[in-house]
Amino acid sequence: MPELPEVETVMRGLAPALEGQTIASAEIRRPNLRFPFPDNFTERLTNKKILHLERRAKYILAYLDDDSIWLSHLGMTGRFSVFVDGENGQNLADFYFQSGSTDAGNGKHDHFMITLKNGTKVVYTDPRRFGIMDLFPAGQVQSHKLLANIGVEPLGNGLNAAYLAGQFMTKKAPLKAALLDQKYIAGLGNIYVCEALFRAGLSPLAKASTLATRGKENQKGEILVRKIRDCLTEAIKAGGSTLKDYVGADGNEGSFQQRFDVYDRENETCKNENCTGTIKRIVQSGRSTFYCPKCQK
DNA sequence: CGGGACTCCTGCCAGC
DNA sequence: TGCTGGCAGGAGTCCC
Repeated sequence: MPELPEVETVMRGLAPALEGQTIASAEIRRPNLRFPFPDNFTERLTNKKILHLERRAKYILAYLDDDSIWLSHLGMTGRFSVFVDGENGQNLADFYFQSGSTDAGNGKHDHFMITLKNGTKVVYTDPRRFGIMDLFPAGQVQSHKLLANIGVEPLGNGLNAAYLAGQFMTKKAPLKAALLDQKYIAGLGNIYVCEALFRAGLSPLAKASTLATRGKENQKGEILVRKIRDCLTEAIKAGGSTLKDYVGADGNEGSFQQRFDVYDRENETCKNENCTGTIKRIVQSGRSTFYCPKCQK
């Protein structure tokens, strides 16, 4: 699921359940996800109060009252589910409806869970285990290995045409690859890069340096920045995008997937008015790119 | 050094 | 049906 809008949605769902609450106990069901869980992870979480949650790039950061940060990354298939007060699962934090408190945390891929002092359980489920958890001093948030080289937030002031021009000045890689690279812009993933490029009318195959027009007005950069922001903002408003492996309808699932212009629309007609093109799927650095060859130049 | 291929892992689906 | 290959929202690491 998780690109920026999905992680943002998860974080916003988790925040009201977690903030201000104290962790009574934590449990891991296996030694690792993508990396080993940190040493003494569960012990170090126990009795800590969660002060507030933040999203940075695709990471969720939980600030604890001992000046440490509990970091989570959902990888490809990670999700959090919140089970309030031992009763039926309340779908506060993801798009996946779970009911029946007896099953909370007992699924095949439920690898980690915490129980709060108020009885709420939060379960982390991740079939492919590409997710990440870490726990480190808050003072290291800038220097942390996973966070140190991350680029600007696309919804913040840091992203603008001049920034892109500067970063991509000498880049020969395709625009698609550059936009996916988290060291330039933090939080874009395969879906939203495809969608933003379509809206901007830019080819994913163009060299990234296309956006580095020196001396002239950076029209392409301006448009792309605006379209990136539009896509992300709309997707967050829609609760993100929910693809496969989503069960049931309870009102909290994301719906932005219904508005994809190009993603997963191979061989379908271009949605641009006045364009008779057909959406094409190509592979760039091992990942699918969907675009309209006719109106993306 | 930049850029791309490879890698981790499980599940699902199309095609035979 | 059952098997096989390809593909999936990420991103660190390795190799040229």
